[in-house]
Amino acid sequence: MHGSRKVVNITRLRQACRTCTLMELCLPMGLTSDDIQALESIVHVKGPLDRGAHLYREGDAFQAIYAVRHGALKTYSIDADGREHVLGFHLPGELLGLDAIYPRYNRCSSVALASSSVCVLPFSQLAELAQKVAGLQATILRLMSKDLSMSANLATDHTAEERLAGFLLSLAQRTGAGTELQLAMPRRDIASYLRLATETVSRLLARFQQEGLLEVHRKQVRLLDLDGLRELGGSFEMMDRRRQRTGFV
Amino acid sequence: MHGSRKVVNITRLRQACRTCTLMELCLPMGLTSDDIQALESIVHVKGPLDRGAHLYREGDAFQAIYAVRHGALKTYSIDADGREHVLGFHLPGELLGLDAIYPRYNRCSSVALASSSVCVLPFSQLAELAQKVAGLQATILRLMSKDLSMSANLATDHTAEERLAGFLLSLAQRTGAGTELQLAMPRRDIASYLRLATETVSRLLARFQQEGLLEVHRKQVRLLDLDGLRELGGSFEMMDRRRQRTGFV
DNA sequence: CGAGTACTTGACCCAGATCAAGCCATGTGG
DNA sequence: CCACATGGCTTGATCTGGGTCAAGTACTCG
Repeated sequence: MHGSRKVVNITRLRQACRTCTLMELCLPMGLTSDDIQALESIVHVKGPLDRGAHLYREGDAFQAIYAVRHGALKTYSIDADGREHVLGFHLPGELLGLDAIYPRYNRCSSVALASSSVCVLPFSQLAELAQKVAGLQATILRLMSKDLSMSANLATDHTAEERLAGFLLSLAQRTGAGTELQLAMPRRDIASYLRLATETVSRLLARFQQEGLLEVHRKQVRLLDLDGLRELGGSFEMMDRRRQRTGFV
Repeated sequence: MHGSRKVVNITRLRQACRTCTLMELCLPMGLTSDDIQALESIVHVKGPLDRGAHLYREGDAFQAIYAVRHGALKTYSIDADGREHVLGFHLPGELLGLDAIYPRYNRCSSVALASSSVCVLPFSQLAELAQKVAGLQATILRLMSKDLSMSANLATDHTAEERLAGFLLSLAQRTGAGTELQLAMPRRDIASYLRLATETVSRLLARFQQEGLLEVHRKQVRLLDLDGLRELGGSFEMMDRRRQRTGFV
């Protein structure tokens, strides 16, 4: 290792990088600028992906994990009866493809919900780099652990009301756009993700609105009563109130 | 690095280690014997834990992850209404505590379902060692990825029948005891894990027996018609037909 | 052998699914 | 610029898988 060992502040670096193609959004925090350069050398941008374009498909050999730069993607799988199950939504700053490490091929497909771009992180090179850079290894482990908690949380038993309220709060947190949400996904996908019928999502949104918890018009949602929603979605809400991006963004 | 670089075969090593206290069960595969010694130096055994004894509790500071040596444990959390949700069962050779890496404290509790012992893997030392030993880093990443897939799978939408059939198949696979299962957990825990009522589990087991799919008497289950069960539990069944232990065991 | 706990079985009920119209935004071709 | 098609969304009516409640039954462990 040579050169600067100064640890880079994430927001400052993002500002400084406004001009560079690769790292404008995809940068790990807590790394030295040397390390970041090394990371930059293995990463490349893919996109823009049009709405409906696939990033990868079920069965593809596992090559890379991805960090969303902008837009939104969903991951889904098709079961034996041909029905789609939405497994997750991926917003700017979030990783996807981690579940393919173990089986070495993708167990689900990933498609853009809106025009999107991603950072491609070739896994073998990433793992090699993480071997040298302790902060990078730590970041990857923490992000995988986070996904693990979120997934376990979703797997637990809650009412439709709790799941939807929790989902909206989680979205608000993850987009960081305050109480003004622009849903990237159709009702059908929200329903599938939450294990509900489309109609139930629709009805619950109508009811939440009637109860003054939020205002909804198509994909526009304004959360009016966060505490009220928390009371409903309480245990379903995500763990970190304070904002915490992946570090790859 | 000095000394032997020979990669150790897991079964041979387990045989060879019958006598040593620490590594009898907890050994990572694909490592050199040097690396294994390094790992051994940071690991220690905890147990036996009596049935009902806690390994850790919700809120405990995150210190270590654990590999089950023998017995069985469950992880669970208590929701806002005081109800227990079983998050997972952990059999010999499996890891637990991975979900605590991100928040740095345990988000769930872990309790022994039967007399059990575990390997304690202090996380900071483990991470440090994984920094030096590529095979160890790779193993950890793969195991976390595996948990991610399993959890995502459980989170999807299936009937009670599908979930129970899948669960039984998954248990049979994980215990590696063929078609003869000895359930370590009470019905109530199976039900909670699968998001069902205890009565539903009981009724379904009765029905499966009636249909000739299995024989059940209390905690003894003998799977009679694996293909029939697979047909029911199909997409819910775990990914790896062929046996694949953690590598820590 | 008695008390407690786990399990089973039956009767009933309800949250949310399914079925069935209609509605509303966007795009498309005339 | 307007019909009108298309697909997403809403709303109502009805149905049902699995939950809940209520007894029993059978292990298990002092």
